[in-house]
Amino acid sequence: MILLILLLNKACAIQTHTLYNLIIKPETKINMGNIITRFAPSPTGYLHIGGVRTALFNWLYARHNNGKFILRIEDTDAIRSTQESTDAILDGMRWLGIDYDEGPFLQSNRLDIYKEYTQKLLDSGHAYYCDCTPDMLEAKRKKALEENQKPKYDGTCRDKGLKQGHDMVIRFKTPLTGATIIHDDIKGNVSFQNTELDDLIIQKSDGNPTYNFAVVVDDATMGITNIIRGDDHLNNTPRQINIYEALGLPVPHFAHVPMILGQDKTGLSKRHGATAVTMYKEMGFLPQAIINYLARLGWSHGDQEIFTLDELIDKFSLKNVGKSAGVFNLEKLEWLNSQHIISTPSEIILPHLMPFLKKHSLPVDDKDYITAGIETLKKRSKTLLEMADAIKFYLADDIEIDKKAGEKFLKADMLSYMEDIYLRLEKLEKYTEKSLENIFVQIMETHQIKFGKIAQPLRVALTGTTVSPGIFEIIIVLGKKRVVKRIKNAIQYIKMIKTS
RNA sequence: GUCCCCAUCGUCUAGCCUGGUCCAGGACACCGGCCUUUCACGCCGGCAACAGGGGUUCAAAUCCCCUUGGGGACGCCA
Repeated sequence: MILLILLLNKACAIQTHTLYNLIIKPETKINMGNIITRFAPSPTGYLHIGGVRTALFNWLYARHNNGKFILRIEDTDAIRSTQESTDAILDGMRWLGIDYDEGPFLQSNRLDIYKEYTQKLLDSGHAYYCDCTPDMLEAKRKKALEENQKPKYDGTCRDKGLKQGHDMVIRFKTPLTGATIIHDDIKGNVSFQNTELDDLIIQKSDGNPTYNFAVVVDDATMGITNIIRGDDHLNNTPRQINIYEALGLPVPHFAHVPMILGQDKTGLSKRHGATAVTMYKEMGFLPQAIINYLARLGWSHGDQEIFTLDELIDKFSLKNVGKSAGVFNLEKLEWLNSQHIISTPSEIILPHLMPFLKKHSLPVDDKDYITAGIETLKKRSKTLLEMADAIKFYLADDIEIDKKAGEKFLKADMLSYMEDIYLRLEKLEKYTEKSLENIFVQIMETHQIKFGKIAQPLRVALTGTTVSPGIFEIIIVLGKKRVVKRIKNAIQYIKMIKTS
């Protein structure tokens, strides 16, 4: 029965690569372990960095155990859920490379299933109709808080035996006695007295299920074996376990990961700066750096800091997830990003850098040339944004000489050296590292100067600024044509300054 | 307020389960130095923590209790 529902749901879900997986990669299915995890965001905003970590842990756990990872969109809040948010979540996950084996399933497509399970609870006496109005409830809640009590539903309708009617909700009959114990893979055993709980609403007056009920039905019918989520859900868990038990469904494993905090140690929010993944993309972070950072925030593997995706999959374990919340630290993310930029082949960085170049309206046609430029900038860029800025001098047709740099280094006394460099380079037929080296040795000997004397002026001539990759690196990458042209321009520049 | 969770350098963490090898290790940041054609990268060194108090024990960062501090939950949001 459950299987049938699952299949029906699959069929109507907007999903193509479930089929793809079944057809193209059947061996993967056969070899799969029995672990099934899921990420279940609600589409009420952008993809939050905290959500990404939850998704990542679920994904890593599934991949590590050769299991399945499912994406489910929890859109039972008809008012706040939007298609744009769903798209943002999907885009974000695609960019990060967190792929899913099934889904995205939409809860809004599964209303019949929730109805069916609600009826089961009604039939077995585990649920009842309630006509208490939101206003009434709100007043009681307020009063309880004022009296320093825990606001709980008082069970007004629990034994009224109300029949179905308009504007009614359905509540779950929480056991009045006993305790519910969570066996959490991260927190250990956590016990709640059932008297602390109350009769929660499982179906809203608009007919939609509430979160605590829908998750249980979904996780059970989708066969989720391990629920890994933020520990802000720990308090919900005993309610959910009670529902599993009332329904006679097997209770899955739970693992509640600590939350991510801002600098001020309160929950990470917009106040702390960027929380949407897209913002990190725009700031020039590589997805693998974000994944590395998020994985290491709360999880560790000895002293290792830098991980590739494969290493993460190989080494990830719930056992090494810490219990305490962590503060988000942009500096460390930046450092990790710089490390990943260094270790990622330039050809792979190129497509990530492209949007930034286009934004600067730089010519992007000569891919090989840009890639060579990237190679020289990798060690010097913490972000792609910085790299895009630093790479300008390679790509711009006419470089602009920074005023201060020009005044300091392109002075009259440089003229003879520059002219000499110009003449020698122009004649140079074999434009190689070796031959260039020879030329500069000759120049230094002829003029009896040290390389330091001409290095900065040359740098300014070639890049317009005092900061750049190594002189020889840029001379090689720029190529003879550009180098000669820029030196010629610098000579003009010096002459102009001289006469004015 | 009630309930639940948590507690090692400023931050992320190792160590804690299975007490001694820890006057606590690594990383980011910061501060020196080296390398050097600039800036970086890299390398070397430095600063810096077991929240407090009680136990248990020959011995506690590690086990127990209390206090304090922080976080979370208490919605017809998820």
